[in-house]
Amino acid sequence: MNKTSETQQDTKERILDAAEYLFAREGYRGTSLRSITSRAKVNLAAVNYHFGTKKNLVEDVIKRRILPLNAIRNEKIDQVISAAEGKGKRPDIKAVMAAFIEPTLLFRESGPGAEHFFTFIGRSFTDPDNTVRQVFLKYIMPLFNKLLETASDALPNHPQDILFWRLHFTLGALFHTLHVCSNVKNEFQGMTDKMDGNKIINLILPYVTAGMKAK
Amino acid sequence: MNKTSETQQDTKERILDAAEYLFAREGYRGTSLRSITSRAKVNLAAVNYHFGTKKNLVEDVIKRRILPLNAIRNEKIDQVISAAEGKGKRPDIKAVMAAFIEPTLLFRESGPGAEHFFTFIGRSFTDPDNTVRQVFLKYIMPLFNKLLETASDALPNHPQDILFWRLHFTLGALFHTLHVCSNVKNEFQGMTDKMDGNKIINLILPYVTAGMKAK
DNA sequence: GTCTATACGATGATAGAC
DNA sequence: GTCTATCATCGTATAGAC
Repeated sequence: MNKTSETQQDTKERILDAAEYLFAREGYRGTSLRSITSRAKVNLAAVNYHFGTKKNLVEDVIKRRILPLNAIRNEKIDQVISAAEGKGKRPDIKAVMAAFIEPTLLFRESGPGAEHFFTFIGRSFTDPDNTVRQVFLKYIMPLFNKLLETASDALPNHPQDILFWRLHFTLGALFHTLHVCSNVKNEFQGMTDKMDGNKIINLILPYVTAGMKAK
Repeated sequence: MNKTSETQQDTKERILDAAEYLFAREGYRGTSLRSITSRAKVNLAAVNYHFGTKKNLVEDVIKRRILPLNAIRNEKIDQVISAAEGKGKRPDIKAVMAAFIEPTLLFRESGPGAEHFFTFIGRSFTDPDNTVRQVFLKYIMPLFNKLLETASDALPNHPQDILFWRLHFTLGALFHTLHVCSNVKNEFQGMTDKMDGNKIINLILPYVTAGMKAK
């Protein structure tokens, strides 16, 4: 790899890192391209060169994390389905939920910047700007539908439209947690400073599993 | 009431209505005072006269709805506690959850503009601007603590720090729902156009009750 | 191909004249 | 209270240096 492409890679990554951090901290609209390039120590026009528009930039910020994460979550769900088929039984609903929630919460600690990504993603559903929500939905919808199908298979006596909503409640609880762990801890007494992924998994998994199964 | 005070009252209410609508639609930071006064058809300086600052304005927007709502929710919780005491039993956890959730979801349909308020509130926890979250926390914290105490009384075998988190998951599910019902319905297949309060109550209550009770 | 310097049109904040 | 002139900053675009 020559000097030029190293520099290029570095520039593009630095822009993505800075954008991710600032989108998490200030929101999509609240972040100017100038603040991004200033933080990344690159020229303003580099954004236009590498990404074209702000919308393309935020899509690449989201894609960079969510594509590998979705690959893991998909694989886990497939494992749960296969394991059940192997035993000739229905998938276990707790395992189905875990296949979605565990990779999400562990990915959060997978490297520098990943935490910022989840602060950002935890707000995506409620972002005042349609851009963020639409990009995020584009990448989460196939997974949501697969999850709904598998949950429906695990709980055959529950109507799918009820499971649809319960899966939404689960998303809400998870996203709220993702966001709140990073940002509201000082404002709530009783919220400890360091909530590691496994601790949160052990807290949320019984809750959402019981919720999905409720009569 | 003379003409002057009527007009004044009208001006103040119109500003609150416009601010509520725009905060819901565009977010706190994304809403300029100009867009508020323009929508309310009042002069820009009227905001300064009636509210002083943008922060005071948003606090009044929140107070106008949340004070009567909290009064109802508090009353309902007290009723659940009294009813249990009268029978010499512990409060029923489903009734405790209902005391919080039912007034919230029904209030959403209580009048014009209330829906906008909940779109706004559904984003309050994740708003990039601390102002909104802090004002909201100021009015929700006492209720949250009372709810935690009552839930802890209803489920004496569950450690309170676990119930603390489960209550957070419940908040997350509820806020997500409040927001999503108004805004994401067209982007999710399977989400019907009109979700009335009672329908959502019947969907969410079994879910969160089972989640709170989970072993 | 990569990156920089600079400019454009639009929008909103600010403050002073009336 | 209202209007307006001025200024800052936004996303985007382009010409040219290396």
